Amino acid sequence: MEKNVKRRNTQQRKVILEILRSTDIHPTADWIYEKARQVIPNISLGTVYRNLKILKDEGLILELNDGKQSRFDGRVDQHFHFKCLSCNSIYDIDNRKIVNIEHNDLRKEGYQVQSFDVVFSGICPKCNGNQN
Amino acid sequence: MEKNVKRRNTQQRKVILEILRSTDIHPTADWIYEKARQVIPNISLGTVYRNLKILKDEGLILELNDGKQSRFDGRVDQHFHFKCLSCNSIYDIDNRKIVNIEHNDLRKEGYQVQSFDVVFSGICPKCNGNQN
DNA sequence: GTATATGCAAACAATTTGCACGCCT
DNA sequence: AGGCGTGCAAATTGTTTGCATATAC
Repeated sequence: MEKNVKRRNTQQRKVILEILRSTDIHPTADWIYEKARQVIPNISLGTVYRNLKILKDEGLILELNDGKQSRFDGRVDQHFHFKCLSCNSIYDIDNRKIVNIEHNDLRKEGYQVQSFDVVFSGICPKCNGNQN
Repeated sequence: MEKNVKRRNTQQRKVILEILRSTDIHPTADWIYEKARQVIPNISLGTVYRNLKILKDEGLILELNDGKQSRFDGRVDQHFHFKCLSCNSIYDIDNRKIVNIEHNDLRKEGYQVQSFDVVFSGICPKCNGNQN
């Protein structure tokens, strides 16, 4: 993928970004593809992948790793994630008070920290209630 | 993969675990395969994958997501990771003081936290020094 | 007009799986 | 002896890519 190219604001890219910003389920490329087809019936999966990569490069979305699949996040402000080991849902965790990270020590050791993510694993409220 | 089966302690499984415990580079399945072949020349890649899954299920190793590939970690005590965006190395981050996570609030909201990982991204000391 | 983006299908790479045989316990 | 584990190769899955055409600017 070329850098420093003049990007066009295509229908496809706009729709994909809208879809991502309208959900908090951290969908896969395939889920986004199905949603996008409801708006642009002949959009291709390849186009979805290409645009997700571009949007990520532009810092408009995040890519999360979930086993072998990627999942995408339309929120790019600082927040964390909770992964349910039972239903595999990913939840956003907003409460900043939960996490306090002081990475001055890392900088002193020569690490240049650009970002960080905290991923909690366990059982989500829904599955917990269902005794799953 | 069957649960509750009586596991055998095979040469292959022992060697794979030894390899993982002897390095801190968080290798891929393929790297482990090449190392294992030096000990068991006719070991197969499928066997490496199968054993990595078993070892993970038994809680003896961790699986880390690195884009589309998995990488494995022979350390299972609490520690964090730093991913270099330049050379793609993953480093262990030990200093507990850097991270302070208080997830009582999550428990109150119904989340049952079993574990968590913190992944820092940025430039590692080596790449930093090399101006990469 | 021109270069970027698209749809399509084929290619790719990482991982998984079916099967017959091998080897722990 | 019995069943879990293995090697091998084929299958599967998620993602990427080449190419001719379409479209944003």
